[in-house]
Amino acid sequence: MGSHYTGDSEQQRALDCFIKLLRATESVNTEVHKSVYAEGLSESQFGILEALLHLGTLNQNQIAKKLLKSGGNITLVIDNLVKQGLVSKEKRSEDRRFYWIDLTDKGRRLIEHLFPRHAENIEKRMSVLTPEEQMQLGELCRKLGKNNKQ
Amino acid sequence: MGSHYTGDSEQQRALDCFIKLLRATESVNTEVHKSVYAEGLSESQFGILEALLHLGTLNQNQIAKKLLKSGGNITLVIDNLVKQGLVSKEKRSEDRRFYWIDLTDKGRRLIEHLFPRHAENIEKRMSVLTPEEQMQLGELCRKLGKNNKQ
DNA sequence: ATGAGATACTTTAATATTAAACTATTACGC
DNA sequence: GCGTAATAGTTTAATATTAAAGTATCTCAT
Repeated sequence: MGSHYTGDSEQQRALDCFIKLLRATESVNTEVHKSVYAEGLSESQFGILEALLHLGTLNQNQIAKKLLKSGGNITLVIDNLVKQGLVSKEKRSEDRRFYWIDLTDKGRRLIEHLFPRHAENIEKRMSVLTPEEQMQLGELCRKLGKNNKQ
Repeated sequence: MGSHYTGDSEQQRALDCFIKLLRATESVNTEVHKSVYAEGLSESQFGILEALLHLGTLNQNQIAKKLLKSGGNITLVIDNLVKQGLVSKEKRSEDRRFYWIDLTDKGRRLIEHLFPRHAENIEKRMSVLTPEEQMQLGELCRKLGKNNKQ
């Protein structure tokens, strides 16, 4: 009876875990993107080029959903990529609400050069963990990301 | 012989794990801060108020190191907090290079009200994982954050 | 004491990010 | 067909973020 454990220790464990998750993610993410920054690309710009490389032509709405960003944000990042001549942006006759975004030759060369290095960086950085630990971490993140509560 | 496994599968596991880590962290972090946004505070502003609550008076350099942000960033966020009357910023006679930052009464009331709710949010959100899973995740993140390689 | 270098902070220019209000185009129920 | 909804994208205002260059102050070796 009466042993309803409103424990601070439960909360403390959650806070600990949360802060470690934030810090580790920030650290890994920053390091992994170093070769991207070195090419004068921002993380967002790289994300869009990568999506276009792997998925082909996309409209801005599709890109926004894929990268979990707002529409206004995509408008701006795309326009900066257009200025750098890395992507093209054009309306077609079908549905005049859409802009279709695609890699230019220059953009394709850049992302085809960068992506393999990026993947190697991730592999190298994640190899601090054993393969088993990586599987474990992936599974915990999958479960955490789903948010069954609420 | 020759079974040096340069496997794509190793890389694929690392990429999978990495992307799940990013997504889960982003999801948890955004949700957890909802009550902060609802009070009209940004995440950065909240972070500074929280540091001041738990550590007392700090100078901007200490805050920058604590939150892993650039000095220029702290200057701006602090100035916005000053405008809102939530923190004070003053030079003292000792070493005139430092600005000392502290909570105002208004700031203290706000963060003392907000922090417990924030901690509850984290506890609730993290409880998607069992206590054992939280310990595991914390440990994996600790290991990952250290970056033994390189 | 003084001058070189370290330390704390600011400013600027660029990019990112969102919410909210806006324009343009299409879809659809009647 | 027409008016209302929905959809795609833009713009604006606010905040965040960094690197790099700049200012002010202090430290310390000579």
